[in-house]
Amino acid sequence: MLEKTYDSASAEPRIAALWDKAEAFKAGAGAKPGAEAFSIVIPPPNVTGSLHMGHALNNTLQDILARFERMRGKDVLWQPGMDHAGIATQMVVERQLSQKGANFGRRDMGREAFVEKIWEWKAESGGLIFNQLKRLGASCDWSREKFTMGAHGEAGDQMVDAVTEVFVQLYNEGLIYKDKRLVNWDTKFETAISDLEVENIEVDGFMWHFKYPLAGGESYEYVEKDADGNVTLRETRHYISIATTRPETMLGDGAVAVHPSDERYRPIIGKLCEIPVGPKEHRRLIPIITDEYPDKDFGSGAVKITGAHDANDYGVATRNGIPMYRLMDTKGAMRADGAPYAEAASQARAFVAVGGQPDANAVDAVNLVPDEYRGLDRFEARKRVVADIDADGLMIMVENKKIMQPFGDRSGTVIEPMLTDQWYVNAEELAKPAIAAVREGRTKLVPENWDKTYYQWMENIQPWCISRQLWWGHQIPVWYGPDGKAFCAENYELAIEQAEEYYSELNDDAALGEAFNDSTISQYEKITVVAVDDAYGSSKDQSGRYRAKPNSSSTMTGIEDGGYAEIEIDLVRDPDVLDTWFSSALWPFSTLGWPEKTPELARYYQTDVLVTGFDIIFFWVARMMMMGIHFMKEEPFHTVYVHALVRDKDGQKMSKSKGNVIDPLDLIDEYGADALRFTLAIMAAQGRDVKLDPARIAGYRNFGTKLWNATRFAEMNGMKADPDFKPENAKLAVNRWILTELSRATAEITDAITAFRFNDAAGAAYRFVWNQLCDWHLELLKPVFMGADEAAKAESQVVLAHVLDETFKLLHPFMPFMTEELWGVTAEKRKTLLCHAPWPQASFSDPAAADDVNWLIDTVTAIRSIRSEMNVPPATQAPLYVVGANAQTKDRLARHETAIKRLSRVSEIQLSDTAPKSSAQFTMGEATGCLPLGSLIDLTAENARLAKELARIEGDMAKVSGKLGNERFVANAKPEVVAAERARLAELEGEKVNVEAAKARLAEL
RNA sequence: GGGCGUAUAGCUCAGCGGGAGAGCACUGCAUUGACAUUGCAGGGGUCACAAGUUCAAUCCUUGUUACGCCCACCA
Repeated sequence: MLEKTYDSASAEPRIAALWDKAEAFKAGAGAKPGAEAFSIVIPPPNVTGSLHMGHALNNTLQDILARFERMRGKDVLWQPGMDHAGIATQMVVERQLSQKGANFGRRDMGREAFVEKIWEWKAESGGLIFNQLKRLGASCDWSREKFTMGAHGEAGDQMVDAVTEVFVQLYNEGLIYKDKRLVNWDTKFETAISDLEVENIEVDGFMWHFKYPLAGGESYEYVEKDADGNVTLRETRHYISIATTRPETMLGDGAVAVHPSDERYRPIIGKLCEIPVGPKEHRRLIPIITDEYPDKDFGSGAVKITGAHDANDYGVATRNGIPMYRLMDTKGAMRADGAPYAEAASQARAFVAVGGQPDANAVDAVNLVPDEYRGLDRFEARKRVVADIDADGLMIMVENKKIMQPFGDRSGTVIEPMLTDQWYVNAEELAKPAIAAVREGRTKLVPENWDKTYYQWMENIQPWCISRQLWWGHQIPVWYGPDGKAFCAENYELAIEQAEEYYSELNDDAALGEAFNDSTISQYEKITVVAVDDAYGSSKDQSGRYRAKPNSSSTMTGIEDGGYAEIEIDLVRDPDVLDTWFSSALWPFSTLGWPEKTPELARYYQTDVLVTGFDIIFFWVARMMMMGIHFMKEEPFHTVYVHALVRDKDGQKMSKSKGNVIDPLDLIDEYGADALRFTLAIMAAQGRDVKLDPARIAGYRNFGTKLWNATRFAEMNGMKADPDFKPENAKLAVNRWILTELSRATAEITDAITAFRFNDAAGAAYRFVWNQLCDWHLELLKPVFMGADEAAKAESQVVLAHVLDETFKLLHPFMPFMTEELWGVTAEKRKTLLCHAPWPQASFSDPAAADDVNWLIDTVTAIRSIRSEMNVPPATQAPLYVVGANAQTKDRLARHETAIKRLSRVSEIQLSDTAPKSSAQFTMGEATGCLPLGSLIDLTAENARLAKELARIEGDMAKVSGKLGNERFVANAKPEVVAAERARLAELEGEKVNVEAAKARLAEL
């Protein structure tokens, strides 16, 4: 016998162990021979992560699909795994190390030791989330767990091979390349990040207006006109007015630009002006140029151009050959290295004098930062610059201004646009087939309104910056020769081969000389300074020079012609690692064994559905589409189901800072995993965020208890599973009715899950169990079980067992633990676990039985309603008189007599020609039911009740007959609609007659 | 600036071209037998506003208002 309530805390671990032992979720477990494959890859949680509400929703939905398809007999693979999450993980481990003391920074440790520490940490505490997912009931094939960084220490690890293979192939195809561009630089983590990792947030800022004096004290006539061409200002100026929100970048200005049609500045175009910062004797002069970029109507119409620190300026500088000066170091402090200030100034003069191109190599080598600003943090420098200019009297004004400021999504620091060398993927090229795949329906987004978002982003996609100056990640498989020449290969040996081939073919003496110089040692050191500087995390050796550790060396022979009998080539590996999302992009095929041609790859790729939140559509979904199509020649998934965010009950995004985070594990502890899952499923309506109120979870926990107790009731009444049971063989109307309802619910749930309408599926299950099975079927069976009809009793015991079994199955995807538990305890010897039981078929329907029982339900409800409104004490029994019953009603009354008596507390049922005195009356189809309540009846109340009823009927009739009286309605509406309205009118008329008769009878009393 | 979305009961939300729904909350009644994590009954809505399409609009179209999100962005 079942306990009175279900104890999730003790049952869940037991059930989980059962599944574990049976290896119930291994790919293909429980599948029929020759079954169709069904595969899902999990969005790999961060190795640092712990289960949050988003994971709970995401994995609940995946698990519903996995369990559903498994029960439908498919060969299901739900592929689990974790993401190494470059920045996030490195950050966590660094933070932990820093708590140990000052000497535990990653730099103190060195790269190798630090990375080893991360692996150690991963082994100890990483992957916590897997246990949490198991607590949620996730039916992944845990034996296939993958990690985007592969297994530590294994040479030739396949997950690493996949990344290398992809990089090398894309490199050879020209789709990966190195470029010097403006990148988003995170000054906290000292790495480049991609556009997607930047959040633009509006903040309060200032816009300063400064005077840039014309060189040599020159002046011009400044004329400002209004829209009609009337002069509104005319004065002689010695300066040009420049507005900026970032004064500290003035030090790196390369020019001032105005729009070519801007007449105000025509006299001074091509002249020089002075940047009003730095030692007076050394102020740098920059040219005034024209470009389409400046907006005449914004500010003064003149823009300072700082190509190395602003994305728009970068474009202007590139177009016009303006030099770009990188002002800051990797931490965002003003550079403290480089050439003296005067040298930069003269270089700038030279540039202008010859009207020539900037010397690209000189760009980084020159330091334009005057002594007083060196080493200052950029924001400190800003204050100083402003103060200095103000002190010189060159500040015109300062305005308060809302500015959009870029922040790193992980670091929270202000992102600095920085001119650096990075690796890029040509995303534009890869996006083309990925766009076509969705446009041509090979991959469907659900709900489909995400299509537009996808297209919009994909069609405007920018080069994807994939290199990161971190230590935790896949190191880029590129090695540099002594002259900086890049060799991209699967490993060092292959890179060396490439290098040998390259250098041996380079038999031009001069070229070779340039590559190696006379002394390979000195050249090597020189090159490593360029390739590996402090920013990239190499360690300084004791002599203070920068050194990189060569992986190994190779001796090359055979180029004696060049005069070098033997040259030693040391290749230095690119120290950067790849963006985390690079390896995640390969997830649908790397987890299946690619680049090997494994059977799993053949069987489970293309995956069926990806379940994910909209927040990673760009980060992840789009990239998987690109990589999957490029390398597998087939889209990675048939369907992408995009779910919403989980918010708190007030619609706020959950965040630690707001303190409104709900921990799913707490909810599982309190209510059980099933309750949480069911709540998430029933609230997961497409296209709307899930606002989670713990009160709802309690409600759905109660739902589980309801089912539990329904089973308990069945147990008490001798439920009996009959393997040969067929719904068609049931005789009792109540049984045929519940079997019909079961079938209807089965169809509804099946259709809804298939269409990813999880809320509809859960809702249908809820209504079936609570409102049909418990509220009515069990209540209607009570008289049967208490009665003397042994055949009816026996049938009901079998039907009940069957209905419950099917219900367990229908609910299993949503509430796997409790249903598995109930399945296990309700029969002596189950051949299979519930999770491998066949999904119910919706094959039975008996409309006549449905009508019959629905009539009974209506009758009971009507009587209860009257009793309640008349305040009849529950203990009081009253007889029921039925007036004007036809043959069918008489039959029904006879068959359901016991049920009616019991459920509506009626003492006896009598057919009658007239209504007895002092009775409340209600409609029973063509007949009228009368409850002679004698002194209990409140004539006034009953009269009012009937009047209200009549008003409702008449109101409805007016509406319906209005419609039917409208010729155009009859002519234009669909025939079945017209017919339905006619039938409804007839029904209402019948009711009206009954109610009027009842009123009349009441009046006679 | 571009795109997406939302507005239905006190709250959280389904629904959607032909009779306004659920859960929670609220009110009344019920406590020996599946279940108080319960049962029965009930109150509560100009379906944001306006115009249009239609025989018919909560639903479709357009506009307005309010709120939310994503992308881009003027120094």
